[in-house]
Amino acid sequence: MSPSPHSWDLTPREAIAVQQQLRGLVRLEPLRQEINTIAGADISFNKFSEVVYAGIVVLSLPDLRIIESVGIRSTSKFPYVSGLLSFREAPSLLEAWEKLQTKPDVLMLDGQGIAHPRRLGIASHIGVLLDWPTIGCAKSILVGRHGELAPEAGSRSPLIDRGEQVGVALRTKKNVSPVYVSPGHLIDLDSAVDLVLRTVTRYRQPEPTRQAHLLVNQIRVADNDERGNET
DNA sequence: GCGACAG
DNA sequence: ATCTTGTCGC
Repeated sequence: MSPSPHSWDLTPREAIAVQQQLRGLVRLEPLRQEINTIAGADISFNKFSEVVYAGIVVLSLPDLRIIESVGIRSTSKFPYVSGLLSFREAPSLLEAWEKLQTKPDVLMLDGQGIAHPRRLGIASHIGVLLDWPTIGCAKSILVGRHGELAPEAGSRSPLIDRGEQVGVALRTKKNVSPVYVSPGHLIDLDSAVDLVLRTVTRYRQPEPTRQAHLLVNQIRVADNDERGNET
C-alpha cells in the first residue's frame, strides 16, 4: 500500500521529519515477478535556475531497447541539500512518471536507496510513494565505507554504515571507479546488483540512468536555444 | 569543535 | 548538478 502523498513545500527540518515518518514503510524483499522492463530516471537544470528537466526512459530486458521516453519541464524551489535530494528532484520525476504509458517493472534512480543517513534516499522515497520496486545507483557515496575492489568488472565490496550493510560498491567496468548500488523499495540488494549488471553495456553507468541522463540534457539544451537569445 | 556531504 | 577541450592511459 502506498502512503497518502505528503507536501513538498517544506523546510529542511520538516523534510527530515517526513523522512523519519516514511522510513518505516520501506520494504526490502525479493522481487515477485520476472523483470521484463526497467526504467531510469534523472533530472537536469541550468546553473542558478529553478527550471528543472525531468525524464524517465523505459528499456526492455534483456535487449535494452528503448520502449518509451518521457521528458518534462518543471520548476523546483527546494535547494540541493545533502540528504534531502528527493525534495528537490522527486516532484518533477513523479510528474514524468504519471505521463508514462508503460509503467516499468522496476525504476532505477540516479542516487541512493537505503544508503542514506535516515535510510530513505531518493530511490526509497519514490519507491514508497509509488509503492513500486526501485533501485538506487549512485556515482558517489553519501554514507558508508567499503573495502578495496578488484580491478575486474563485476567486483564488489559491501557498503557499510553504522555497522549495517546498506549497499555495495560495484565495479561495472574494468578499471573504472565503482557505482554505489542500494535497494530502494520492494527489492533486495542481490536483485538490485543483478539488475544493474544486466543493464551495463560499454559504459560505467547502467543504461537506464545513462539514457535518462542523456534525455534530460538533450531536452534542456533544446529548450535553451529555443528560448534564450542566440537568434 | 572537526570532518563529511547523493545530485 | 553545471561550467568546458583536449588529452593521457588501458
